[in-house]
Amino acid sequence: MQPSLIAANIQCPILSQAKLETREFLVERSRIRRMERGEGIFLHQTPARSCFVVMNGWVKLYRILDSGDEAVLRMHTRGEAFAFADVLRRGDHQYGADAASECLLLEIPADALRQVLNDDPAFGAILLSHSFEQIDALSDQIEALKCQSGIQRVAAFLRYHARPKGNHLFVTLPYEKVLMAAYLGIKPESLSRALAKLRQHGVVAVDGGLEITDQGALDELIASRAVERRMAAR
Amino acid sequence: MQPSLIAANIQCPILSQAKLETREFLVERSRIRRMERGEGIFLHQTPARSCFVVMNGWVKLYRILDSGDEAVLRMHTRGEAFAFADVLRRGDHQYGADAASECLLLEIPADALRQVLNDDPAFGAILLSHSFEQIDALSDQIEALKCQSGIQRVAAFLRYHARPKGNHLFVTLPYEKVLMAAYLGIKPESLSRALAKLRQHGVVAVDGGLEITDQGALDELIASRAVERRMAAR
DNA sequence: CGCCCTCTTGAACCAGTTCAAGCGCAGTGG
DNA sequence: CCACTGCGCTTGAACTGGTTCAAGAGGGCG
Repeated sequence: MQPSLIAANIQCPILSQAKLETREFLVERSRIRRMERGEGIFLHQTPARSCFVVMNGWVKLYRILDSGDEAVLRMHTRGEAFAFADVLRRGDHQYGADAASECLLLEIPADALRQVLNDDPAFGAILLSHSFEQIDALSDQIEALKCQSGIQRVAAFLRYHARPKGNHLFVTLPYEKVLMAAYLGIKPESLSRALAKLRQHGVVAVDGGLEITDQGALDELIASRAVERRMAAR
Repeated sequence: MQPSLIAANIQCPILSQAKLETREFLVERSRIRRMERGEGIFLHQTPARSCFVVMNGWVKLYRILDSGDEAVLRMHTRGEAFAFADVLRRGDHQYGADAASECLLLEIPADALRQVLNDDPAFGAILLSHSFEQIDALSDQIEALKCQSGIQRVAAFLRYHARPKGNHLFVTLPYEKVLMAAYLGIKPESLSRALAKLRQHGVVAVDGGLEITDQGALDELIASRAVERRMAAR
C-alpha cells in the first residue's frame, strides 16, 4: 500500500473508527485524485458513483438554484467525508462538489462502500454517527442564518477558524473571500465591509491572515442582538 | 394493544419500515402523550431520555441563542420522528422541543430504542436513511435562507403546504403566523407584508386559509432573482 | 363589557445589495 | 523593462428588503 493511502486512514474519523480489515478493503478499492482549484468533482443531480474523503485542501458542496444563484451548503476539509448518503441511497447527488483549493481526495467507488456496509455491521453505526454530525453542523448553520446578522456570522466564522499564536488568536482565511461570503450567505462586498467594521472589535489584518487581539469583544459581538449593537455604537 | 397504538405504526415511516416484531416491541415499551399548545416536550442541553414520533399536531424544534432570540430549526408533524439522534448518542438534546399545537406523541424510552438497534440490524439502516432525509430537509432550508428573499421563502412555504381543491390549490396555514415567521427566518410583521404582496401574485385569502389562483405566477416568483423582481414591478 | 391575543398597518430606520469605479498585484507579451 | 490585462478585493453612493416601534383592528372569552 502506498504511504499516502495509509495517511488517509489516520486522518478520517469514518475510516479510523472502522476495523482494520474494513479500512484496508476500502482504501485498496479507492483511488487518490488530485484536483486543481475550481475543478468540478461531481454535479448536482447526476448519478452518485463514488463517495469521497478529503485528504487535503477544501471542497465546496453547493447547489445552483433556478434563479441562477449559487447556495454553498458546506465546506469540507481534511478528514471530512461527503457524498456517502447519495451513494448509499443509490440515487443522484443532492448537491454539486467543486475543489475550492488545490486538493487531494480519496475516491471510494459505490460498490466498495455498499459491500463494506453489508459485510461489517459496525460500519453502519459509524456512518450513522457521522450523519448525526452532519445534522448538527447544518443545524448550527440554520441557527446562525436565522438569528445572526452578517457581521455576527463573519465574527463567528473567524472565531471558529482561529488558532492560538503567541498570546493572541490568529486566523488564516481558509479560502477566497468570494467563497467565504457565499458560505456565510452574504455578498463579497458585505464581507469586505464586515471585516472593516471588525477592526473596531479587535480584529487586525496582519500578513497572511487576521489577528484577534480582543477575544472578549468578539464573543460579545457574536452574542449580542441588533438593538444592543446599535446602542453600543453610540 | 390499544387501537391508538396500532395507528402510530401505520403513520410513521420509521416504524412501518421496521419488521413487525421490532415495531411491536417499540410500541409496547412506549407511551402516548397528549400535549397542549405551547407545552414543553424537552429542553435544549438536557439529557435525552426518550425520543418521539408525532402522531398528530405540530412540534417545534428550536434553540435559544445567547442573544435571547429563538431559532426555529424544524417543524414536525404526523409520522415524523425527532430526538432519535440525541438518544442514540447517549448525550444531551441538541435542541428544545415544544408542542406548536395540541398534539399527540409516541414517546419511546431511550433503552427501548437502543435495545432495538442492538437486536434488529435492519433497524440501523432505517435510521440511517431517516437521518439522510433530515440532512436533505436541512440542506433545503439552508439553500432557501442563503439565496431567497423572505417573500420567496413565504411563497415556497405556501407552495409546499398547498393541496389541490377544486381547480385551484388551497393552503391551510399549519400553525400560527408568529411561528411560521420564525421558521422562515423573518419577523411576523414581514410575513404579514409578504402575504399582502402575494395577493398580486395570485394568492387570495379565503376562510380558513389561502387559495393559489395562479400557480405559474407563484412558481415564477420563487424562481426569480431580486433584479428581475424589480423589473417586473415597473 | 373589558381584556387578551393574534394579526395588520404605518413610518422611520438599518443592514445588506447593487452597480460602478478603482486599487494592487501577478502573469504575459511586446 | 514596462505596458497591458485579468483577478481578487475594497470603497463609494444609491437603493431595497426587512426590522423596529408604535398604534390599531378584529376575534374569542370570562
